[in-house]
Amino acid sequence: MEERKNPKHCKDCVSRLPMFNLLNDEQYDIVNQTRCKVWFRPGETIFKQGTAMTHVTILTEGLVKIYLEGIDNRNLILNFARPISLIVGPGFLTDYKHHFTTIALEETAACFIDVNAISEVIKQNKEFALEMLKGVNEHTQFNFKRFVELTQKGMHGRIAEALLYLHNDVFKSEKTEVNIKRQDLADLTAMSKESSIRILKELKDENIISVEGNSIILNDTAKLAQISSKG
Amino acid sequence: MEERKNPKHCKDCVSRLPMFNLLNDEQYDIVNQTRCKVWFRPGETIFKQGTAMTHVTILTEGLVKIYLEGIDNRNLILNFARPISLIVGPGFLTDYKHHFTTIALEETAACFIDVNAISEVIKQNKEFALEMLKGVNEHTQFNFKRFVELTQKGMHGRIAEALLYLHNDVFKSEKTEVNIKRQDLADLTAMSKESSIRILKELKDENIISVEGNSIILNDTAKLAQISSKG
DNA sequence: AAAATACAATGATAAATATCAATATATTAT
DNA sequence: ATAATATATTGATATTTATCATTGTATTTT
Repeated sequence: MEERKNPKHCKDCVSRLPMFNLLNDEQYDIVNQTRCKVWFRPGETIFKQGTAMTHVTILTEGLVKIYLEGIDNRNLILNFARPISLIVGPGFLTDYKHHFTTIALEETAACFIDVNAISEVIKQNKEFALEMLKGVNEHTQFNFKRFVELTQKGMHGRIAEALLYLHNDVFKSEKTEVNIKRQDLADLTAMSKESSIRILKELKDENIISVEGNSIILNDTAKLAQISSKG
Repeated sequence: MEERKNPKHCKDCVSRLPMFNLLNDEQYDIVNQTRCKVWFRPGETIFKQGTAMTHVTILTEGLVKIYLEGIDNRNLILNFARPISLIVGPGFLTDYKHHFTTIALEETAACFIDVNAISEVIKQNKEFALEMLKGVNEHTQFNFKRFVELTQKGMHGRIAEALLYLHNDVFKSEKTEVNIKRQDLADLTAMSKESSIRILKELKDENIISVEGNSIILNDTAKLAQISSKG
């Protein structure tokens, strides 16, 4: 694992979020005082739904899965997050509990900042407050889109959409290759694992994708987009 | 229709939200300058998804339906709102568009406040800003709950849950009576109209509910709660 | 009141999706 | 490497849910 130097101060951190540039020195100090950075191995839980939300999380390295723990041990994946992302759930300013679980899928680094420090900075800095609200609203837009997809599209459309999401927003490489476990694909598309496997097989049989282990290659993203919109 | 006097100033309005008590006189003036109050008849659209979000809406009288316009003319009802509610969609501070449609179900009054006035007040008043963010987070919690329900529960559970929601949060009377069109019940539970009718019939046959026209009487809320959790 | 329109209900059927069981394949730990 | 464990795949089947067509019942408009 690549060794990253833990910077003396948030102000100098190469992994800081654009919105943190809005802070002045004093506000940076408030944030910096309580911050701590932790590395997680793949599969490790960063925080779990139901526990107290004492910190907000900034993902600085790696890849995480964010999901709702639902009924009968079924999960619903809200999204995957890549650096650099601020992870603040809806427990902030309300019940101060985590409303979703976050686990690392790759070697992942996260910085934790005390929620009180964040509240204080929001109070001191109007622009930061607006950015915070803006971020939450962007998430809500994303969730609305998924709300419609998961309740109104058939399985083919949902899988196609999920593959494009993974390609465009999560793996983002020139190679049209995404990497996901079948159960995770099922939890992302609100279907059974077996169904997700079957849809993948159909897409493979039509040469729209190729499958090699956990790696899925999108051969025809245009066709996938079509399946997603019609399917 | 009952005549309501349009107060000279928001500050004196009997229908103002608790969070507006945080404002000082100057901030009240900012809000008051642009406000305008409009009455809507049942069925009228208050604002429509996709249009520019120039104002935030405060529901002061009546009942509204808030829904996502989805695929192939299918709708997904997010929630019903009763006075006094602040309606600010996720377009605020982002693309300034409406991301859902709101229509009146009863005679409804709404006050409109310019988004720029709200932004200004948020900047000037920390506590107001925090309340705003808190409100959005509460909505997100509600949406997460529904996300799981709609994707993980069967039709019986979803209908039972919807009836309890209508009773507890929307109609709130001592009488366990709720009033909803079958298509709306379907749009609220993400199923076809025919399926919603069939589930209602089953519940009626088991005497868990009684049906008289659009009026549904919940005879056994305990049983509904049980169906909702297990169903 | 009659006509027009919207909404509700029902049955028959088809389509979508989940479940269960079994086997295969990969991955990790010893 | 071998065993143990986790994940993937497949087939058969049952369940869930939607669609279509039709009829009934309200509600509104003329």
